[in-house]
This record gives sequence, C-alpha cells and structure tokens, in this order.
Amino acid sequence: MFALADCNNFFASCERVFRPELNGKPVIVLSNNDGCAVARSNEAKALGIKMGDPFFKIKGLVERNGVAVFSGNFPLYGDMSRRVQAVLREAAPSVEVYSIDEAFLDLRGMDVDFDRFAKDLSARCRKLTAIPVSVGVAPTKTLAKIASKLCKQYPKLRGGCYMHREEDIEKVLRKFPVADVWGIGRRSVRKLETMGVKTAWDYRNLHPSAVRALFALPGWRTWQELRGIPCIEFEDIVEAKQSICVSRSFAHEIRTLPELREQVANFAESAVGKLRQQHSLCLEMAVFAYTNRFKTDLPQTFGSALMTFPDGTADHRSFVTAAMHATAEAFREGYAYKKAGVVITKLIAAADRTPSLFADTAAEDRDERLSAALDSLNAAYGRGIVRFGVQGDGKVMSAREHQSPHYTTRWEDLPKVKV
DNA sequence: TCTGGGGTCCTAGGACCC
DNA sequence: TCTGGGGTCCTAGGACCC
Repeated sequence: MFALADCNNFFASCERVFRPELNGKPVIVLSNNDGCAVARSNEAKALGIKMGDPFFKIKGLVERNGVAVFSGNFPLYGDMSRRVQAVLREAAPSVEVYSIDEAFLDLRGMDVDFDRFAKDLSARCRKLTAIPVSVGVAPTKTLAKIASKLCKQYPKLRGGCYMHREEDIEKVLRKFPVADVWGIGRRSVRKLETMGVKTAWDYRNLHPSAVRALFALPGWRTWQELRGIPCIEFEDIVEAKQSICVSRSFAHEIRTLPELREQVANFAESAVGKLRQQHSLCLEMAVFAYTNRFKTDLPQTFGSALMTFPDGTADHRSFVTAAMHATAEAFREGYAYKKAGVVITKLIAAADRTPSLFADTAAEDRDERLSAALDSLNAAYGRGIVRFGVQGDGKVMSAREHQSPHYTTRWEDLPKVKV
C-alpha cells in the first residue's frame, strides 16, 4: 500500500494557522506581484474563485464577500511544509516529498489497520502543525491520489481514507472524472472526450493497445495503476536537479538595459545559490527577457542569449559576469519588458568535474574560497548582505500589497502571545 | 493599472558512427 | 546503373505535474 498525504488548500491553510479568526472564512493567496489566485480556502472556492484567476478580475467579488487576501509568503509555506514532512517521517520509514504540499508514504510491508492509520496520521499533522491534511491509502500511487481527494469530498472520510476492495475502487472510479486523474492532462482529456471516455472507470476499461497507441508510456502506466498494478516508482531519494530556473514578472515594465541588468543579476545570484546548495556545476546558462503578451497593442519580443562554461562552474563572479553579457545580448531598445529569467542547464556533480588541462588551479581555488565565503556570510546574516554592485539593493522588484509576516523564519516577525 | 513560477519525463527525428 | 543494416547520442517540443 501507498499513502498520499495532501495538505488541504495549503497556502491558505498556512496563513490561517497564524490568523485563526479566518477559519471558516474565505481566504485566497496570490502569486508573485499579486497576479493570480494560486490558493483558495473552501469558502473562497465556493464563491467561484478559480485557480489562476487574475486578481484584478475578481477584485470586486473579493471585496463584496470580505475575502481575506494574502500575497504569497514562500518562506512561511516552505517552513510549514518541512514541519508536516517531519510528522509524516515519524509515521513511515520511507517518504517521497512530491511537492510543497504533498508527500507519498511507502507502506509496503506494514501490517496495520490502514483506515485507522490514515485518520490518525491526519489528526497528528493537525495537532502538531495546525495544517489540515488529507491522507489517502491505496494499492498504487495513482489510486492513493484519488483516495486523498475523496477525503476532501466526503465529510465522512475527512482526514483519511483507505481504498482497496475491488468493489469500492469500481464504485469510486465510476464517479471520478478522468480529467482529475493524476497524469491525465488537458490534451489527453480532449482526445478521450472524442472517444466517449469520461470517468476513470471508462479509462481503466480501454483496450490496452488503444492506450499504448494514443498515450504512450505515461498513459500506459496510469492505466495500469488504475487497475491496481503499481508501476510508478517510489522515489524517496532526492536527486540533484537537472536544471534550475529563476524568473519573475516585474511589477512595472522595464525599458532600459541597466534596470534589466539589476533584475537579472539578482536572478543569477539566486540561481547560483541553489546550484551550490546541491553541489553541482553548470555548463550552460540562458538569460531570457520578454514583453507583456497581454498588451497586444505594444510591440512584442522574446530575447534570449546563451552562455557556456566548458569546464563547468558554480562561481558567483563568473555567473553574474556571464549573466550580464547575456542580458546585453538579449536586450533590445524600444521594448517594454515584463518578465525575465535565468535558466541554468547541463548540471553535473561538482565531484564529477574533469578539470581543464590548462586550468589555473591556484586561481580556481581562490575563486572557490571567495564564493564559499559569500555563501557563509549570506547564510549567517541574511541573503544579499554581501552582494554585487550590479544587484542594486539585492531585491527583485515585486508588488506585494498583502504580505503576511514571516512568522516562523524571521526573528522580528515572531508572533506575540498576550499574557 | 492589474494575467505565477519551477520542474520532469518521453518521443521523434536528425546527425553521426561502423 | 547499382546505394545496407544496425546502432548511439543529442535536441526540440509536447505533455504533464504542483
């Protein structure tokens, strides 16, 4: 058996932990620049607010209904996520953290009452972190995902449920829209519609050769998993990322190269920080910048430039320098840039590096010590405490009007308890 | 005025090898 | 005039996830 633990309306729930008066009230959390709704409490969902709705379009609705609005507070959500993970790790020997708000548990070989297990685990998460979590247990990861969704739909199953009997699975799948199945995306749904496949049960009953022909390997795996045959690997070992991207939309459009350079320098610094944390080197970096695609009356452009590091690098100075060259190459006068980013790819483990025959190893050692010193200063005193001049104030431009405090990650934001 | 950010896996097809 | 067979590696694009 596998379990999926899914935090309900995660970002909204995190905000509520520290604002308990908002329990039972509509809450939404916005994306970068207060752009879109990316999390909604049940009450906000009931008002018709959809995932990804642009904030400016729902502002009226939000004000009329007294919806509590929060700008995204990722340090808080990341910290709450770690707390939930810690509780999950106590419950099972092997945990796969699938996203910031979901984790699979490997229950193979465990001999317990799984229904009890699911409900107890949910209750324990609630007690220790104050986050509501839905725990679904089933014979495959795909079915466990479905089980955890059931917990949210049926009050009787709140917290946790165990789905394993063939007749129960059939009953559930017959009512479960195929579009909500893990691994079935929009494109596949369109194909399936023309074939009259509407529910997970319909999909499960397709002829295997049809599945292979139309949906290739991923669709095949999903088909098998719906039939109770596990074939999606349990990945509890965190692999180093193969690519790292840092990108943002700007609060206001950028028209000059120096302004763009400042933003990109900050993206590059953030990217190299992540790269160094996983002890990798990168062979390729791309900088891109583009205009606002929604403003169709303005001239549009998508500029990008590629830099390569044949020997691999994770050096702060090399990174920022390369990013600045690439920015100059990608930038064109006369456009209003709305979004830019740095993507680094072709990552290798630092230990696997083949040094150049002609490298100046003394200089490389010196550079590495400098980069390591930057890392430790920034870790000890806060990111950006030591930075490059081109980074300006070291902050990425962003509008966040509804920012909540960093309750758990910043001393001055610790909640005060009245006595 | 205002429309998110960050990933992975798979496949087909081209380039290249002997 | 005739023009094989079998393989690997890389890349771009599609599809999907939260």
